[in-house]
Amino acid sequence: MLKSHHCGALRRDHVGEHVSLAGWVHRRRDHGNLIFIDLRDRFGITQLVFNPDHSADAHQIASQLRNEYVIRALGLVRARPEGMRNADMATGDVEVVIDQVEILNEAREPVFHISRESDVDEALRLRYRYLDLRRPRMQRNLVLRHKVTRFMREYLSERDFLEIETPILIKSTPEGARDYVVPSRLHPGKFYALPQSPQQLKQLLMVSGFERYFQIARCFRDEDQRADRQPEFTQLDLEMSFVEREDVLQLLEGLLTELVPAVSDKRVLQSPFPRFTHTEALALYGSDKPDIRYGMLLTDLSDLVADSGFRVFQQTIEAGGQVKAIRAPGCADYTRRQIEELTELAKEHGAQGLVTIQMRDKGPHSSIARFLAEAEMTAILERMGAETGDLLLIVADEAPVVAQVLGQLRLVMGKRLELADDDVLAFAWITDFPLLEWNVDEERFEAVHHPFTAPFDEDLELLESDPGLVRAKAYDIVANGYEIGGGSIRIHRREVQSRLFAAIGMTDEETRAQFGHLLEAFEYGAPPHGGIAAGLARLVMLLAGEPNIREVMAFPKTQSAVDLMTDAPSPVSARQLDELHIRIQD
RNA sequence: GGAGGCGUAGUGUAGUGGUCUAACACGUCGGCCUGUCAAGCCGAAGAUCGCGGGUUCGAGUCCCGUCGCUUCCGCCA
Repeated sequence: MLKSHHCGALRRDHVGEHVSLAGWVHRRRDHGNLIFIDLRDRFGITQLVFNPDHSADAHQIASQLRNEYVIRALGLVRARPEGMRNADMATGDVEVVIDQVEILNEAREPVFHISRESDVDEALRLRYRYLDLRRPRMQRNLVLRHKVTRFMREYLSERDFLEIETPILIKSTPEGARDYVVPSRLHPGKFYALPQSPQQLKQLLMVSGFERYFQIARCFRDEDQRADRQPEFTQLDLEMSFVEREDVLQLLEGLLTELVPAVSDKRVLQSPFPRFTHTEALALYGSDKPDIRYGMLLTDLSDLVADSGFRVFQQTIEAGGQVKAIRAPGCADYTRRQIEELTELAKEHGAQGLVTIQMRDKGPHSSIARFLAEAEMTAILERMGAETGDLLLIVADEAPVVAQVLGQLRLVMGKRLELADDDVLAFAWITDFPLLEWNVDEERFEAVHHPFTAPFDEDLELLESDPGLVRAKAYDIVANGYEIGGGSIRIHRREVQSRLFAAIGMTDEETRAQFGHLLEAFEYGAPPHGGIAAGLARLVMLLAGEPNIREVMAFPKTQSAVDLMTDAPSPVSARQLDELHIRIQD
């Protein structure tokens, strides 16, 4: 080893020891004669002192040191003089007087500050990611990520789970996201796909009798990016045999409840986690991934305004729609312009308009006040619990539009009013999703979750008669408004699986070609099984308090799925294309 | 595919039609400096204002296009 200690190690106890340290020059303070170097490695920073009276040679070399040079230094640990200790540094009680120093490697001037937590253009950070990763933020986040995966591995291993790797080159399937495909050299015109998740493989492992499987699994989906979505991402993927929904929920709930305090300063809002059916979540929060750190729930006013003098309300309800509202405390003084902005937002999300009631000192103020009977207004205010200073936002439309619009307005107002506690992780389960939904474009039903999800036993008969009403044994785990994971109890009987494929309009021939291996496996004694997959980076992002997933990934891609550091994707040679039997069309 | 935001020395910003011959901080380079820790003081270098076109007597500033990054919608079984 080139170092006897790391740069975060030395304390008062080490005074008098001769040590060797190695790392990067974090900062230098050159007084001409006396030179101080803050030496950094992964573990911390230690102050080196170069005094020409102590070692003229070392001092001479030190005067040539620049930021980010890699050096090794040997010297004596000394207590810092009284009054010169640095309480902000872990090693601030001591310093190392250097008698010998060696430059292991010089460094060009970094393109941005390593030693300052200043914001830097993200494209530049990604272009020079190896430098960005030296900075405290990324070091901290990747250490956290390691702690999370380590905790998961230990927690699951202790509970008889086996970590089993599944292939990255697999068969493309038609359902779901767009596949990343890989051409085959040995089989002209044929392609592998990268897994969107190891879904079928882990189910086959259950057929194999492993009973409890998990994997920190890399997944790939060729869809457009978001702050919480990358083209390749990591899931904690797990599957269990001979279980019911409750077993899976309790396992993951236990894992997360213990994980959070073990790796972070965050607090779990509530455990056991609250549960909402899909219908309840949409009704209360206007979202299937609600942020339950604060209230501002959607309140139904439909019954109060069914005969309203405001014809829009009346007509909406006659047509089977809803009138619902949220209450934003302290926003009664919004200007016409601010109200206009909210209205625009509502329209962007599909609303025809937005009705507001401003609870001013003189009384409620609303553009539709003159259409409402006094009793009607009173009833609305009472149900909303409206107080002076509040702003009520009311939307009238079909139920899905109301949920979408008020759900978004709730998020916007919650953010403005800073209602969410940043130190809290508010997990919740969303259950009882519909199994199938009608795809208007393709004029067929398709799986909401995936086609291996088991229907409710009591809904089985509806699979042929009224597929849209079948409920699924599926569940999502959400936290702070993000979908952290999802899973289900699977279909394990061939007959049910065939009926499901029929319900989503797949012919026997298609079924055999795409999923024959799975259906066949089910004929050899498949146990009842189910599982869940959780997005690792989304979870770490929340634990780290970061605004996007890239901050917890070592080498993320841009929104356009480009790696700015390596410049992938890039062209390949004509020879490579030839071998792969591929011709590029312009 | 669509909508919004951003793009000015190495980095972060200021500059909203006229001494902008582009400013400030940090960084860099040089000088001075034996107790600093965002060291200090003095000095210097460093910018075709993302790129292309247009309007104008005059464009970093206004308009159009384009590229890059980003947020959102669509998409994400």
